[in-house]
Amino acid sequence: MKIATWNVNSLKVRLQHVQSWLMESQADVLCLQETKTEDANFPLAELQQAGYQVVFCGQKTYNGVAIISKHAMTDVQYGLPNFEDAQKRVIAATVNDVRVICVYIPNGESVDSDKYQYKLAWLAALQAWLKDEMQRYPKLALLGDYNIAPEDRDVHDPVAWAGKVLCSEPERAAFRAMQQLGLRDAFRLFEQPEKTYSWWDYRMMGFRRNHGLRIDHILLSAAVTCTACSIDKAPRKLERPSDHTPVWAEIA
DNA sequence: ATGGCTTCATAGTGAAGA
Repeated sequence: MKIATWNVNSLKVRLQHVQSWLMESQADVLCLQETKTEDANFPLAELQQAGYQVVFCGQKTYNGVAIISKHAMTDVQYGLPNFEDAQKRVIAATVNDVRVICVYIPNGESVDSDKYQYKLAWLAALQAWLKDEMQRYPKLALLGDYNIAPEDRDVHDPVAWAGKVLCSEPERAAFRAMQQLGLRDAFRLFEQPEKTYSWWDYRMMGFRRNHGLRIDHILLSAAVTCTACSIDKAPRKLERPSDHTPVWAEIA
């Protein structure tokens, strides 16, 4: 089963890119973040006509998550059960025997902002919930925009980014804490090209200069066998791209 | 240079993203 994650930065703007990528990649499951779409306006019919099932949870202007799947989805969960949050950042469903959790972890803005404190509190709640969820579902995949570059090798300029939001030690500690629950970074299970990123700044020709960060991830529990994981840069080269590009993994 | 670019929103000297 091929699973993937993509922060599309508005599903309305990127629907054609998503449909094309589903066709080309033949992904079974695609987790989306930043749909920026209220549920009433979600392009459900277009995706269903293409043969997919979809669950989604959105709001106007900001955030919003969805799971697109070739297979039936059950036990759909909306939001973190242990964290009151007006922001639509989590949706989970069981596909075959795998618990698929789609997350849009808060950005945090900067380490001295209130939004950073919200991010750390949010991560603590996610950690607590994951601990339960992993007991319930031995086969678990956590996919999404983590807004965390786990290590310096995931950052184009580690000196410039040192201590900054997305790279700060508390954020990286939260990422390691998820690994310590038994979740493995699928991307790092394989030999990968140097300087591979999943996001590039729209400004200053970030993509052309490969000024990027690897902040979109797929974490897998030990019971999930993974045979491949890669970041597909092709959609970032399209006209009017999202600033993120898809990350996918082949699992069994 | 607290910018740059893109989105949604509104008509803001905008907000938020990363």
